[in-house]
Amino acid sequence: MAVTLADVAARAGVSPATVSRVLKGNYPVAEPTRQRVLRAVEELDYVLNGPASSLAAATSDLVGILVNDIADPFFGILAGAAQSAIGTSPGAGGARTEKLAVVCNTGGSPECELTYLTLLQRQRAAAVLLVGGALEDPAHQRAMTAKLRQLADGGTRVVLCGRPAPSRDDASVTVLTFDDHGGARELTAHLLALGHRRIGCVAGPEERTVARHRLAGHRAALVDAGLTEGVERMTVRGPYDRPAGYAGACELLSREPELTAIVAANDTVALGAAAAVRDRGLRIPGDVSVAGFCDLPSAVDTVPALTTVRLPLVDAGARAGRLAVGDESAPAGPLELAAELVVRDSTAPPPGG
Amino acid sequence: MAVTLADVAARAGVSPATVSRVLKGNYPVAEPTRQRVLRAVEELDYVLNGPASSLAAATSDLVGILVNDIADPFFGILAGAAQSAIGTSPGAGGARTEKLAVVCNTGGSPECELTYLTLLQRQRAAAVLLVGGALEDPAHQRAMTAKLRQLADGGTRVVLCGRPAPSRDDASVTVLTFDDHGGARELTAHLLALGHRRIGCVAGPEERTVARHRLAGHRAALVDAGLTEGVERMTVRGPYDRPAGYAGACELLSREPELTAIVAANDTVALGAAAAVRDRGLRIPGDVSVAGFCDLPSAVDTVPALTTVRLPLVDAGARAGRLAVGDESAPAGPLELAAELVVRDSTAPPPGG
DNA sequence: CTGTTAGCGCCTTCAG
DNA sequence: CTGAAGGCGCTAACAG
Repeated sequence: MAVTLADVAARAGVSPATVSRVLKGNYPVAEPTRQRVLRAVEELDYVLNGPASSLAAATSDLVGILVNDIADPFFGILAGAAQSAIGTSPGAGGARTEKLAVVCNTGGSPECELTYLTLLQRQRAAAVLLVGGALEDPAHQRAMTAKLRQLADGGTRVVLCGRPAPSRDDASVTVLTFDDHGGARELTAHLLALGHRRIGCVAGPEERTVARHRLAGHRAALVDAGLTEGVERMTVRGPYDRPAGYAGACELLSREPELTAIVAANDTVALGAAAAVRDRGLRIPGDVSVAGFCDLPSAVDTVPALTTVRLPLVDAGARAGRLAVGDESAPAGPLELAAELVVRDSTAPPPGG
Repeated sequence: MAVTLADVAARAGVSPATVSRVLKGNYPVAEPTRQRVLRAVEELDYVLNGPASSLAAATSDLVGILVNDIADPFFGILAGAAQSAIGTSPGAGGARTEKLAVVCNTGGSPECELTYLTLLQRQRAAAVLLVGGALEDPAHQRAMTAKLRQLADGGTRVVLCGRPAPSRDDASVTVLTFDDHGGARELTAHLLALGHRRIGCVAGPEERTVARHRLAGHRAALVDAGLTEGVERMTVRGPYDRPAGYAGACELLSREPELTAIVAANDTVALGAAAAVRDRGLRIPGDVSVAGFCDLPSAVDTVPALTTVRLPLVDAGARAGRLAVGDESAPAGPLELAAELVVRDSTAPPPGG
């Protein structure tokens, strides 16, 4: 059924070893021989047997990219950038490496995350890229630490993007994070500067790193301004989706009708919150300011255009991809990418401010 | 370095074959033996060597999902649904199949598409799922037909979701499509029923199946209404993104200032078009109606909420996933999923209509 | 139910 | 620069 290396060798009148060498391209072969082999490959429609190759070489060209939610553009953009950085990788020696960059959707589930890592480990993946926040459950973190170490010991490169290492001082993984704390702090500071004093927060899931960092940044700004009263009351939690934003804003508005601003866990949540605000007959930003986080492409298209914090997603993804294939050498320590406040039309001074 | 099946066998005091059998679970093994083996696996932290396994068995558990743009929620939703349908697959005999469902981002590039297929073919993938429209270039279609046949001949299941088969009567691939034509036709009919007579269209890329079908549906509705004049002039083309919608709407509005409605290639394009309309000082839907296609989750959050055509993305993805792993038997012929008109607030009768 | 025996297709020293 | 040979780790018949 399948044509093998040996068939090609026979056809080209050379040994299997020679065919292997021209295919890999990492070993000198006389040009005429090369041509002959290539032609034979053409004629026979030969395709390398990956499993056999990986078995013999004890490595594979698979690179796994794990994301929490593939339907969320945040992850899509990051993963897309990483994937194309990996695909266009020039390779170590100039020879194009045909890496198979694939993305795996964990749905944010820890079990799923571990399962995918094991599957990737089975395949002897060349690298694994974990994108986005992690669950802060001790048991899971322990399991992750162990698994990542196993992976690293097995020779697969591990890079984390947008999440901290599950355990300190683990030199085997390279880490790339966003300054979620700083970004959130700056955003809330902006609102405070406009004159807001009652700022609600629709935060993300309690047990997730990213959500915690953003909320902490928000609160740090509040503390900076001496506002410590009612903070807990003006915070609600929920998943990173639109309904959470809607429900969260409703809850906040009923708990605290005097609210003049709402910061959301991300742009999508902000959209939901904005809808809730509008449905209560309040204007944005006239009555209530609303702000997001991430600066997804759609943020500029909301009405009014969303004030948010821009995260360098494309840059981060590309960089993570390059780190994964070794095109870029790992930094000494964790690398933190800056977040930038983007003020648009959804925030303004409070009514009567 | 790596612990192998033989190590586990030695530890458990059984033969390698037995270990293999308990791991695969598809062969009777005495319970006590089973336990012993499982314990040895635990103790040794053994993980199966995928390449070796695939080589020996001549199959792998890899399932590739190819998408045109991973940052586009249309593909994200579809891919996510497929992936979870594959992951939760109960397997043929009740034993859980640990399929590794991965998504590959082609960026819409034909070369990339072919490259990924070859890579997947190398891995002897169990199935390949092609999601979204295809390029209608004869050379590429020929290449795809050949490649897909190779894949199918090699034993990998091929399913197309949202795209027609590259060549007719190819029984080796199973096809699942959306009724883009019917949906577009219904949408334009809705606009016509409201009284619109000058309807612009910001269509998708000319050479893509989906774009062609939607445009054809739109025009069919126009013909139904006896409106054939100026159709070409009221059509512009562009990629499936927001800037294309913005630019397209600007162009249409300057070509034909009397336009009272715009239908877009998809929801994202519609967002851009809406922004352009607003930026010209026109109101939606008061002066110009705007409609999208797909009904992405965000469509309901635009202001005004977008009239669009709903495509059953989750259902389609899940079904495609099940077809890919063989949980659902392939239909006799191509399966076409219905599209449903969703009327919201972005369409209304034309001014003075 | 369990052990034995051959490969699966390729890569990689080692000679020539 | 090219060929020969051994083995990567696992599975799949066969026996028993």
